[in-house]
Amino acid sequence: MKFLKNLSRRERQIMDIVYEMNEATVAQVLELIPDPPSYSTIRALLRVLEEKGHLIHKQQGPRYIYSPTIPREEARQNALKHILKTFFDNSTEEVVAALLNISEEDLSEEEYKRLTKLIKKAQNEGR
Amino acid sequence: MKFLKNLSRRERQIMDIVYEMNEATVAQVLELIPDPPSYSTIRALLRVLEEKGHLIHKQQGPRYIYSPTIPREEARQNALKHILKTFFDNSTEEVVAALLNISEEDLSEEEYKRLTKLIKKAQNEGR
DNA sequence: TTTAGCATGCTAAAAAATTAGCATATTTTT
DNA sequence: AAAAATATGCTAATTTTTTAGCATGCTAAA
Repeated sequence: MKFLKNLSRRERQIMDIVYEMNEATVAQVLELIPDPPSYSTIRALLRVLEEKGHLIHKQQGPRYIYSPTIPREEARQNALKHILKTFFDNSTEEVVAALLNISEEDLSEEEYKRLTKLIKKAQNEGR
Repeated sequence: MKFLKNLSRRERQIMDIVYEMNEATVAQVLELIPDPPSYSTIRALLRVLEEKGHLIHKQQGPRYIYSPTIPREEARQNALKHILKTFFDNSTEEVVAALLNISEEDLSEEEYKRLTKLIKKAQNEGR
């Protein structure tokens, strides 16, 4: 499903916001989008994204609430796979290394333990 | 540096290819790009990307070889940060979990060990 | 219940991206 | 050395994206 990959710049910005929020109204998107255009514009883009099948909306009171049609879980897997391939030569190890590098400052002892546990668990289950 | 984020669809596809290959010629991009347009088109896009400062080229024999101006290391960090924020609520742990999930099949005992070692190392160094 | 505040529907113009083609130079092959 | 193949330089047209504005309906407050 090479779905999210054919988005235009604005469409991508909006999808990112919706995924980050899980769901979002026009006003919320407007608030979070970089170099925000007009309210009208956001609405138009959301409409297009819905037409293309990336979003659906439900009505809540007077306004629309948009959410992704592809579940977050699936989208995040795809995103991960994509950068694995593009930037990390499909090396899980390198990603973990980069990850530890990014968060170095804010990882607690607790979190290290949980990470180790995660790996051990996968190791045992995984065969 | 919100640089890679303002790329258009085709520009993004091309940058992905160049990052994956580390460097690429017009022909290589043409070969790897999805729904490939004409040779001319690829050249035009590469030219634009160079104008915008995303790529540089050197000449090798008769042809140009393009490579990213932003080093891979830096680009991959940014990419990771971005999906961390967008899809994983900035949780390192969740990314690792998803990662283990993706690769489950193909991870060897060796690799699990190396992963554990990586974490232990960060834990000790990390302060 | 009238008014003000938001919301959406729809339409159309402006800007940006995408595309291809012709002219020309340089290698490489014959 | 001539011909064929492969490159790039430039230019221009088409298509897509991005943008805003006007009309209209619903909610809530005065």
